[in-house]
Amino acid sequence: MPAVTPDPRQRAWARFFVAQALLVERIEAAFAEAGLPSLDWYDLLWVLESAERGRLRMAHLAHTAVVSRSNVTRLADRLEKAGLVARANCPIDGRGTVCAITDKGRALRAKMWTVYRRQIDALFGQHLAVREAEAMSATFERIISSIRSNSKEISP
Amino acid sequence: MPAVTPDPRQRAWARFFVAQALLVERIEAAFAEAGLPSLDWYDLLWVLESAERGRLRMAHLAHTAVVSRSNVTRLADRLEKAGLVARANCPIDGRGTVCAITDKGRALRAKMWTVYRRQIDALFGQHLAVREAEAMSATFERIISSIRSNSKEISP
DNA sequence: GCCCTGTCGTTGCAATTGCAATTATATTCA
DNA sequence: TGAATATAATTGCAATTGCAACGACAGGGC
Repeated sequence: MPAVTPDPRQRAWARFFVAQALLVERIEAAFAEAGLPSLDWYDLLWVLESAERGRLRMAHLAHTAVVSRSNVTRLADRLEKAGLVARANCPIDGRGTVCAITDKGRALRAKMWTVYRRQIDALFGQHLAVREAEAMSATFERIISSIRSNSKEISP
Repeated sequence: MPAVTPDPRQRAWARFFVAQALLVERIEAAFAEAGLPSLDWYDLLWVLESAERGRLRMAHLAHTAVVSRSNVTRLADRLEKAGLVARANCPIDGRGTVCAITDKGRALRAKMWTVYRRQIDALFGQHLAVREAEAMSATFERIISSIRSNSKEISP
């Protein structure tokens, strides 16, 4: 991304970044066209549904879904108003709130997945060999755990 | 991202998606910590600087930077107020506006790049072999052109 | 017990974004 | 030519977001 980038890794980042923006744009358009909510909602519902008993503390939800604390509060407000999740006080920590997906939330997520899956396959999966997909999963997994384990900053 | 995803391509998408969110979060934090503007600004400046004569029509800028029309207008407003770009009427189309990067804009982009590059290398490049980076560039390039060719082109 | 510090989730407010007009100009074609 | 239509960029408005504060509670040290 500088004047000229001969570095293959920096080129990879640049492509990665643009591809992500285009893919998300398309996926959001597909959801909207189907009269479904946004990817944000899907992600929260999916994180909850994957969690044990379909429930998670707010901070854990925010962390897993890679959303800010205040944002997850507002997102949960909207999901709750739509009957897709329910909040309850945490029994073991008076400060805490537990957010749980409802049956309605599970149903909506499943419905969204049919649309989402089609987009992923057509726009992304289509262009990957299985071996390549496996390599990518491993690489991104390394990146994710590297970032997550380094709660601290990298050298300035 | 469904109940269980044995499909390696869907897994790759899921990792891709989370990795992107974490990486952007970290990069934004690094810019903020250095007292620099956001990634949005960098991207617009970079797209302009890469363009011939450092200038582009608004619609072309929006398309290349993967930003909505109205958003690129507001972004350009802020960049212009900061003296980083300048707008002028398009000589060959009375409806058009040409947006050009200024010297100050080039200087800021270069400064941001030093921070950006360090983050890309440490958080992303670090985890990729050169061959893998090259494969990724090619794959994402296919995805990008596939998506772009499916929608209307931009007139020069 | 009581203070002190740290964390949890939320909220106020300002900034940003998306969507649907709006204005101005270009293009098409009868 | 001129009416009809299409496109470029912007704007109004409502919705969403980030940041800094806030109140409520937990946990450690005394």
